Amino acid sequence: MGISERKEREREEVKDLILNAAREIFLSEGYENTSIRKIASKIEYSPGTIYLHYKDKNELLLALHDKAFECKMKSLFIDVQDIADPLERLKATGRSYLQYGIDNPQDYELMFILTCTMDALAIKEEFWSDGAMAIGMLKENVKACVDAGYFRKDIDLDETSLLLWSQVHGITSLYNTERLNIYTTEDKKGFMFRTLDVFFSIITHGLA
Amino acid sequence: MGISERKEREREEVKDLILNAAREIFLSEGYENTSIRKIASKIEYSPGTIYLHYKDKNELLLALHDKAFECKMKSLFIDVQDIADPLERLKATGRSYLQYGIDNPQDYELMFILTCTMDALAIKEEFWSDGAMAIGMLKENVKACVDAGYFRKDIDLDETSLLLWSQVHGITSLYNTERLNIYTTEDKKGFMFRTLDVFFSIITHGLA
DNA sequence: TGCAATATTGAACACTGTTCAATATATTTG
DNA sequence: CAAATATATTGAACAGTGTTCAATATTGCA
Repeated sequence: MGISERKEREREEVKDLILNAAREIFLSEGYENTSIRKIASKIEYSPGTIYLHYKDKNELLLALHDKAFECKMKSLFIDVQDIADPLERLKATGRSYLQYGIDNPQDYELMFILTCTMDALAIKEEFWSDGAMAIGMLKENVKACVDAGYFRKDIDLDETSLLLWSQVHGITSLYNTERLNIYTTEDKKGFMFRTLDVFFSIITHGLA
Repeated sequence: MGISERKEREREEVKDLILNAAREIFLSEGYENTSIRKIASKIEYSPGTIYLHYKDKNELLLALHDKAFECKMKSLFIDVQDIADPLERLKATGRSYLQYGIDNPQDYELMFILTCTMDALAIKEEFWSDGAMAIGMLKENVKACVDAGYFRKDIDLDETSLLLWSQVHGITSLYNTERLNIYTTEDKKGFMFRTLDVFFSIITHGLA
């Protein structure tokens, strides 16, 4: 039964074709300007065809979200695993997160800001496993900092991970949504990284 | 010339009528579902009428943003001015900000997440004065903490204000965009406020 | 070749923001 | 008061949106 296998492969190819076209438009034109009709015309298919592979637009955006996470996970948590010192590894992860967020604002929006992705997950009754995995790795890193004596033994892993995550997310999202323009600093990016360093300096003093 | 004054007043009344209808729909149905036609039909006017008072939808949303800020400024920064101790005042402001953000997610989105408001400001070549004022007050509070000996004298006011702002903004926005669902904690709100308290405890140790 | 299964289409539906000539109302002038 | 002017308001039209579904085209198998 090689035919049904080929059919399945062809289906998957079209699905990928849609996803890649969607990603191109999404990255160059942003969330608001990514329409089903634009995607369809880019790959020379009818708009209806997209609905044969994705239930609705949110599910397609969730697929883009997954792809973004796939890339990010690799470049973010995997690459810094080489750093032996847990505190330095934690700092490197934070800086990497911020850098990724400001370099890829559209992807970042999909991963951590837009709710359409969470809506798509809720309808499928699925868990936000990508986010959970990222936070899981962060918590492991915090735990390693505790074990190495950098942080107190009685800190709460959940609270501490949220503290770290929300700090870098806060800086990243305020920058991406143009809220930092009220600061007169010429070099906004340098300003953000310096602020992040202030944060790192206070957690070593405060949590030690 | 009482007639032109009355005309001006009537114009302002219609403009307010539009704004209030827009606010009602915006608060109950959210950003995505607030359409010009819905607003128009609610006040029994034609869609075209709205464009006689607001250049486009972004300008109308900016007006909603302004209204939200007006209310927030009062309830947030003014109310806590009674607290004499600058550090306690700072903590109260942070908790108040978080509470406001989770109680008024739509308004919060308009004020600190959506870019349509910043776009509207950019076109009018205006500054984000509401944001600048809020941060100005935050910086004054930080300065008072320095003067009172809570924080070191050599800290940077810009960096420290961003540190504080992005921390509370990070927690607020992650909650509002449903990203905190990966934490198994039953009481999410308590979890956020506890995390904020961890932050306050580390800044007093670290910045002192 | 004929029949069944699958794939694809594109028109249709109910929306969206925005514009603008036509119309209605109100004010001023002769 | 009537005519002319100025202002206010309309609603159809335009180009777009997500989504559905009967009709059509393509493919696989007997």
